[in-house]
Amino acid sequence: MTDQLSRVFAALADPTRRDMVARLTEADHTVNDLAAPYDVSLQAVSKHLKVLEEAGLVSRTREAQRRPVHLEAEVFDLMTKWIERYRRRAEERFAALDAVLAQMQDDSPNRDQSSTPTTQEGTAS
Amino acid sequence: MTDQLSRVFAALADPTRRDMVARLTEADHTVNDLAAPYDVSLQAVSKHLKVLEEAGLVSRTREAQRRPVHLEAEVFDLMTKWIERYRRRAEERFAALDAVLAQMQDDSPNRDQSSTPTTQEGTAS
DNA sequence: CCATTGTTCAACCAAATGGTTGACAACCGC
DNA sequence: GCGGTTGTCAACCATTTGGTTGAACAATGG
Repeated sequence: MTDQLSRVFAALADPTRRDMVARLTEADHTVNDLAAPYDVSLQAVSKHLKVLEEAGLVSRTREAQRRPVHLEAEVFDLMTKWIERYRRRAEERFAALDAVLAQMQDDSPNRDQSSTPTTQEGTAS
Repeated sequence: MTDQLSRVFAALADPTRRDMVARLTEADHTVNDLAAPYDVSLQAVSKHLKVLEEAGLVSRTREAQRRPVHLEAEVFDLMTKWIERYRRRAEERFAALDAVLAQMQDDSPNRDQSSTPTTQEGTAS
């Protein structure tokens, strides 16, 4: 799980972290600030932030003793690109399937649903 | 990690599983078929499929001895909705920040970047 | 300069994850 | 029915994850 896309997905797989990200879309927050709503130790929140930071989802600067956490929203694009790419391919395929089904109604009642397992590639991540 | 959104994100946090999903956008595949490109046991692939299935990303039917795996692309929407929702909020906020900065140039050189930590909601997952 | 505030580091623990091997269930073809 | 295919289940193992507590570190404000 070493590439960034994996880290981003993994980071958002946790509800607490997702909630933190959600709150950070409204405003930057300090760690204490962020930790307040959750029933876990401050240290646990600190760990969550580390995960988010390593995924590139947040950055931290320094401001007096505080360590304001800032959302880096561009990383969302990484996911969106991946998702949209494959969603589109899936949709195209369904469209093609619909076309085939439509043609099967026109043609003679042929029956061969061997699902054409010819595809063999591996482009992802 | 009990809600579906968490399960979907977690499922896609693994590059092998992401690759499987990618290939399934082109066509349905049997388990053996899916396992072929990877250097892991068939059982490991079976486990990955279980994860994808529990996330609602794939479904399996039965066809003789084979167990064709089919992508359920609608689940992508779950993620897209979440991502777009918060991306939009983040963008609005940056727009607002830009406006503030623009006004600060017009006004007297006021300095108060207290990051307004008033937000306190918890809408996520 | 030192007490306070804010945050992280270290060590530890239980549970989950991703992998293995071995057994076996279901089904087709013969 | 027997043997080959196809896939899952079970038990096991190492690593990671998410949490804990206690101590340490970093800057600020008196």
